[in-house]
Amino acid sequence: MENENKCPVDTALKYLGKKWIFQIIRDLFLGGKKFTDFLISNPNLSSKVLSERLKELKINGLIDKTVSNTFPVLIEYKLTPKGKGLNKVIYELASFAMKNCPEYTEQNRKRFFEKGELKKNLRIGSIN
Amino acid sequence: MENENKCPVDTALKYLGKKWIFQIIRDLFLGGKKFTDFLISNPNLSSKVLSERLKELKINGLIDKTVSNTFPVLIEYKLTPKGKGLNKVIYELASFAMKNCPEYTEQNRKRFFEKGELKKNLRIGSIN
DNA sequence: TTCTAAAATTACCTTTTGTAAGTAACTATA
DNA sequence: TATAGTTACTTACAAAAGGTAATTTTAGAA
Repeated sequence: MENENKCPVDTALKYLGKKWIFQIIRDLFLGGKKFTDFLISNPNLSSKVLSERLKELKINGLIDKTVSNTFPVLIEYKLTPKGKGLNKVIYELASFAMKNCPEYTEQNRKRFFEKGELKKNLRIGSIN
Repeated sequence: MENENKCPVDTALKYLGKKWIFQIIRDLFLGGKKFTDFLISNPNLSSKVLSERLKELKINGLIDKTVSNTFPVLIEYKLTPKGKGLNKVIYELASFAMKNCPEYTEQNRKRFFEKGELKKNLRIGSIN
């Protein structure tokens, strides 16, 4: 129990602090994904790092991996219930950006915070 | 407007994605902090990286820096309103850890989610 | 057996982060 | 005036993490 007295923010970051983790989880909130899906939706993510992250996420119980015996073999990654527990973290990250980052306009903000907008967009909160 | 069509999670991580950023901001939610305060509360954070992060956070408008002409010179870092906009992100990170990470017990969870517990603790959600 | 397609790994290189020592600006004390 | 002390950084160097491109693995198909 060496971490019992640590701030839970530190504990969360122990599992989530590496590069690409949040983007991988964000992608998984839109449904099961295969290896190349992540590479397509994250142009600067390499297969080397993706492979490492998927392994870590599986070990930490945030994702599941299923292998089908089709051709070509389909390997699908999905969030576990524990992984789905990150929905609010992901939403608040998006929300922070929409409210505070110069990349977005008033119009963007309005659309984002309209009810249902979150689910209508393929990527969480994306602006088309 | 090259980022107008990007997912706001990516945009948020553009400003928040580097190591130690969340810990620095978490510390600042407890009030103004000076340089060494961060080093004390984060034992593995080096002055080199801290200096870099504080500079970036200032450039991005998340923190303010004030210099007093006392002895010894006191330099204080504070969250801007924009920086304070991260309160929910930080809370949800802590909440995720308390609910899902093996570091915490049922007793920890109960105390964390009791009303007011968040503010009573010096570090957000810390267990003593 | 050879081909195909997706997943994953490897060797090599670049960037980021860590370590330990040093500098700058200023005051207090001798 | 000299020296030691305090805080906030900065620097040179080493280690770790991440990026790139090519290669290998896997498993069914032809």
